[in-house]
Amino acid sequence: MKPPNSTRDQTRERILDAAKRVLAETGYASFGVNAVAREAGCDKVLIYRYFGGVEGLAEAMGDSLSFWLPQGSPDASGTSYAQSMRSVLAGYLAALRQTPLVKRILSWELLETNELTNRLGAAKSIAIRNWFQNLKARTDGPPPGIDAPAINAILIAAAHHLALREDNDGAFSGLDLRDPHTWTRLDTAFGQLIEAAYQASQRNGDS
Amino acid sequence: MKPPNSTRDQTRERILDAAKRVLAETGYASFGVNAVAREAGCDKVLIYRYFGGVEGLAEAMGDSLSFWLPQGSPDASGTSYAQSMRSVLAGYLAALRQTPLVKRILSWELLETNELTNRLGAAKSIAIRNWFQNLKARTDGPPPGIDAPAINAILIAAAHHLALREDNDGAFSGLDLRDPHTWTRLDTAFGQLIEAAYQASQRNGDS
DNA sequence: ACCGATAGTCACCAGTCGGTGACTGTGGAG
DNA sequence: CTCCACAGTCACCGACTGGTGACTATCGGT
Repeated sequence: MKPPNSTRDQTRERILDAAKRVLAETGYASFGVNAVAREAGCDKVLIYRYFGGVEGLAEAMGDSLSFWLPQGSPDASGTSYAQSMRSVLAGYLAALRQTPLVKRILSWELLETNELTNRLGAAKSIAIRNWFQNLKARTDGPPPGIDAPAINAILIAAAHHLALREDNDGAFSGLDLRDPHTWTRLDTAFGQLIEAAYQASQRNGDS
Repeated sequence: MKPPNSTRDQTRERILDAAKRVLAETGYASFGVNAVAREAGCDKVLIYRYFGGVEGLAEAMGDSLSFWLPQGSPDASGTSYAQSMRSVLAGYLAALRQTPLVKRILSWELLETNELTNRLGAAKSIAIRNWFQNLKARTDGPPPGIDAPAINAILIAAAHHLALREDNDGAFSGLDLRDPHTWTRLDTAFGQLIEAAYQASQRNGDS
């Protein structure tokens, strides 16, 4: 009946879930063979046997993280690039804020560069790229004469940083990131920035 | 001749310098009593004696960090709020990029909240506040009808995140942050965002 | 029934961490 | 000279880390 590797796959999955749990809840600092094995309730030698160590575990986590962010892409067909970008960024920020595992990985790769962060960061990069490329394909593209990649990078960087700062003391640049009202303010501010930047280019035309 | 605490102050300063060096170069992960003592070339027990531990060391670092960022405030008197904010943010980003210690502290407090990050973060907050308040005092203030704190928080957050990402693999949102040309693109993009946002409010007036 | 492969556990290793007590050496005050 | 306060060193402790080898137990194939 059962394939001979049933229990193996079971404990593999248990270790994988425990790894995500440890990274999301406890943090990257205590992310290691001992902590994951403790959380999974098994011996750490199984991590070496099944994943070849902690970097293999990270690689397996990245493989199972294609469905990282909830796929709540709003329908952006027919709207302008600015409106599409606005809704996409708002959705991305909301999804990011409620996904602690992704936030942990974002912050982790922010200040350490090793085999683990490289593997996780690559998987996360693909997920983010998919998120934004889905929406870019539905519009006519950015208006000409403006450096859309640079502007979008700034906006995405801001979203990342604000989402990461929410988990800490919550105070940033005089704003209280733990107050829900602050996030509505930030949402409208993001929208104003996007529309102002992209509509201004339409009006001015640039040289 | 020499005051009796001359050697004491000397080694105190040596430990303090070593602490900054360890944090800036090696990173927060290896920031501890052993690493600092090793870098300073003295015994770690002196850190306990002179600073009362590593949190006292962090407090002393914060005290000596009032001059963190280079004070290169450009003259912004007479210009518009948008132009002033543009030059201030550009200067802030440039200063941040070439100050690895501040970047380390920024990233550190981004994902750990403990006594050390609280002390260092408080000192850093004051430095940043001074940086921006200097410039705000020289203009007529933001145009009405626009949420300047939210927009500025977004811009500052983006500057932080991009400066932090530069030290890692350098790839962010399709941009190569290790290419100097990318940063000129980002500078102009920042400027376009700022001027578009604040000039649009002047034109539209808002409700 | 036997035997080998495999899952899983236990004990141990070396290294590092933060932290503490005991020690040596030196220089100044009486 | 004596004595004490002080800078600085050394050795140790317990706890934790990543990593490995030896062990038991269970299950499938012959």
